[in-house]
Amino acid sequence: MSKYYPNEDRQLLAVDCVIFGFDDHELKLLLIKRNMEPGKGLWSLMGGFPKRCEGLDQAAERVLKQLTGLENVYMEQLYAYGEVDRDPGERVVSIAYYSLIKIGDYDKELVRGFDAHWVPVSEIPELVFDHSVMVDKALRRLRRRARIQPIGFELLPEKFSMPELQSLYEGIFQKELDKRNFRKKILSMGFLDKLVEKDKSSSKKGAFLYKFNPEKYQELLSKGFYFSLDV
Amino acid sequence: MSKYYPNEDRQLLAVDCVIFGFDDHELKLLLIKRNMEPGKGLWSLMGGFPKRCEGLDQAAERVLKQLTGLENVYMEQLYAYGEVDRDPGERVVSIAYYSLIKIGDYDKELVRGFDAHWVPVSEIPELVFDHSVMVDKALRRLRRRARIQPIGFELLPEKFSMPELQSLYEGIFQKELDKRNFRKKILSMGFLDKLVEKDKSSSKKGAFLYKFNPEKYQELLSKGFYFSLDV
DNA sequence: AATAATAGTGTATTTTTAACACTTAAATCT
DNA sequence: AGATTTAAGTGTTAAAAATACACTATTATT
Repeated sequence: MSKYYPNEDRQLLAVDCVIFGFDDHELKLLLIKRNMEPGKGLWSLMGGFPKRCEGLDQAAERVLKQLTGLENVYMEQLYAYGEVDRDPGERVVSIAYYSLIKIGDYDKELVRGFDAHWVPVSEIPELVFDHSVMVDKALRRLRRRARIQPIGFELLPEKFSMPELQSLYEGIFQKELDKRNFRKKILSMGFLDKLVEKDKSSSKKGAFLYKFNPEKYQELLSKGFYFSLDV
Repeated sequence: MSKYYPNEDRQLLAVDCVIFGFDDHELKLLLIKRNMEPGKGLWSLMGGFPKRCEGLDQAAERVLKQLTGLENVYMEQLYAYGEVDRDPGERVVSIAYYSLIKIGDYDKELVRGFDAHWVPVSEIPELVFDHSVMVDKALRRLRRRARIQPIGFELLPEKFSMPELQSLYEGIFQKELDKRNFRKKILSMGFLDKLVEKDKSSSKKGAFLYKFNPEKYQELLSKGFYFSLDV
């Protein structure tokens, strides 16, 4: 034991990941069937235990990579859950993270191995421990963030059409938006590059594709610009 | 050790409290001189170690009470800090909280005992470990929260005048506000009760006192009202 | 050539925000 | 008693932002 703090309790830590994706006009969550006791077989968030020599963020990234194969994706710490009895197995303090991934990028093999499934946020089953509370908080955080930061693009392919983008925000905010006002607002911000290509997968006419331009966004930020979508 | 999770590291947990007060037209922070190694004698947030049988919120409340004697005050979890080397004594994951107290309510004896001092946020000294990072995050969180929730009242006495309230928000947002627009906005929300008493401490004319009415606020919330101050 | 399906566009109205200066009340001073 | 000082209190106007709303354009399919 350490020469400082010799008399304090050492406790078990966990990280749990709320993983969001967007597909088929719906916001979805990647859930697994828990493969250990307590709670074996129940729906659960993907989680893990930070090592003594591992930062929390690092642990969360490791856990995300374990399930999806992905690195360097949007990830934010959500909240630390520390009720004494939240895990019936032992007192475990869990630090929850949420991440936004481009659905389609993840490693299908890995996901199958963990018996994981994409579930629309409108149909989330009962989850083990306090994971439902985490999901609820993650959803509310995502909605708040999406109003003030351009994080929607983390959930879309690099190239996306205006109708796709609008549909994403409608999924996040659970609200229909006016397409003229939406286009006007988002394009007036000036960080989207319009491409010459069209996406013809969902209409005969085809919709022009756009790309988020991070340099332009940074440039705007440095000039005092604030992203804001009012829904 | 437990029958579940037998092979995982148990680690040291801490809670640290960013304690805000408002006085003399300034937002202030209650800081202590750390009384143990490592970092003995340095400026620090008040902290403590959650027991195995104690929830995180509970631990934070205990720590706050230890220093201020106060209970049932506004307190919110801020963030979990988990860099491996953040505390040179040992790997410690610290969950930071921030609280808003009515300055003047705290227990002067206790505070003297801990060698604690109220420091204006504009003059915060260098702090031990990553406590400056915590303070910075707390300030930004407070500013964000104060725009969308009526938490300013937690920092004022029960009865306060309009100029006091405005001065508080100016202190939080670090920005001068127009008094006519401020009054109009805040009074139009409809959750303040105007009293017949006046506060004559800062002018000959005296300023009418107001009280925050939580019932009216709840009533408004249930009708779909959203608090919002644009600064 | 007609049809069907989604993409794309502009304007008028309402609401919200921002800017701005004088009057009022009461204690203090002469 | 009257003048002075100090902060409290009050409304209006102009600008900007948000909202509501309906038709045309493109192209694959029949």
